[in-house]
Amino acid sequence: MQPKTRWRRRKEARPGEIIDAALNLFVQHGFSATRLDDVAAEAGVSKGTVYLYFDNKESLFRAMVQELIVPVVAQAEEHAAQFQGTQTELIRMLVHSWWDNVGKTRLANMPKLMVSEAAHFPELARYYVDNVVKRARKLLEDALYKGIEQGEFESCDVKSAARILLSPLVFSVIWEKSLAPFDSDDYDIATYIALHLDIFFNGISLDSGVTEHV
Amino acid sequence: MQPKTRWRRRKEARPGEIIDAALNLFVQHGFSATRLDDVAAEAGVSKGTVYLYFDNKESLFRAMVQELIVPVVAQAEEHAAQFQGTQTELIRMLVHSWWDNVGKTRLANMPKLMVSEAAHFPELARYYVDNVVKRARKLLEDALYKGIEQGEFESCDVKSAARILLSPLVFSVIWEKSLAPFDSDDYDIATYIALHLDIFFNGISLDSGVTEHV
DNA sequence: CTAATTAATGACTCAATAGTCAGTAATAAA
DNA sequence: TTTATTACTGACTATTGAGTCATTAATTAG
Repeated sequence: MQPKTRWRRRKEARPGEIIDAALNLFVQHGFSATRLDDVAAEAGVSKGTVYLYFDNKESLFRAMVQELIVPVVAQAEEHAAQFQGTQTELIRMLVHSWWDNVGKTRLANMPKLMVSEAAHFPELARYYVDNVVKRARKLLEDALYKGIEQGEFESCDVKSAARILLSPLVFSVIWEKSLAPFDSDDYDIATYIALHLDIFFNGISLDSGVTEHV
Repeated sequence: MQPKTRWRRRKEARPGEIIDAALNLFVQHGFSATRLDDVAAEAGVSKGTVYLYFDNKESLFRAMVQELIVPVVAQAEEHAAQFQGTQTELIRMLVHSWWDNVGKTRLANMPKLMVSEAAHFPELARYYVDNVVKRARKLLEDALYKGIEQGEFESCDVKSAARILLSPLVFSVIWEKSLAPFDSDDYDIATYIALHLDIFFNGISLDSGVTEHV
């Protein structure tokens, strides 16, 4: 069962394994507090090997972000494009699938990590905003526009409304991964999200009178 | 005009000046990326002087947090206690005064800083949650309870509702201090807050039907 | 089986910075 | 004016961790 060799040559598998190790440690300790020696150890290689596949610590960080999040956004866009139903139902579907694919997984750590590190990695921050945030917002904005056209929602400032819809979701994962462990009052996130959606849809339903902010 | 002396003895003023310098640099670069030499320089003293008044870098960080935020929370509590008017008006007042005293000032940097550093400073995180977050939530929860009793709002899960009310506000300052500089779509925060309050109050008004989450 | 290639290693260098402390100069006391 | 006190300095130490590279060993080619 013991391998005869001290190590194997596994050119194909290494980058993925290193990225995976990096994700675990970067989300746990942040960028600067993560030692590359530890990333290497977690990936089962030496530090030299990390430098064989990535130029430096920052480039590993970037690779990790790109690798992990873009597929999720793309999948959400496909789901939305194929969706049959009212815009209210579409938004509920997007929120719940975001929760299943991001909120409940280790990807839930990304928003806090990006917020914390944005100032140190401007190029990466721009990439994240363009490829994740803007695309996510656009899905919601499009649904809100259509919903207004189709008479599901009161006319209102759609760009603000999309942010209002998104904020409590993103904030909840940031909170969970930062201060929640120190908060003795716990709460049920499923109830929180359900109530948020109910208040929001009630708030923008046609009889609501939120027209002053068009 | 030139002072004859190379430096002055100013035992009373130093700690405050050092805390002030620390705030400017910690919020700009984060905790670990801030050099104590730079804090000292910004405060107009040498590094040795910083260690005369604070045990170490962490203790300076804690002093800064305590010094700056607790007074703001205490003031909000007083305002709320003295308030005459409906609970809807009270909540609107609290939100707007939070915006004036936190959102528009350099204190707006605190949420992002705490979220980023919480994992490295568990004791400080607990202090912040207990002395800032819980007290802020309590103000809103109390207003919502009273509003329900007095028939202003539909009965609902008050703890979740208070978080839903707070999230978009806190998130907006975190966003502004992190990724917003990389986001070309800008938006007007005043419009966003006004719309949030309108949607929220419409959403929980008596005719809304959000009763299922009691 | 032997030689050539290259994936992988880990001891090393180098830079950055938290924290120390012996010495200095401003102030107060005698 | 002289002496005692102490706020303040800044050069120093100790540590940490990013990035390098000469060497080693797994694999492939001949």
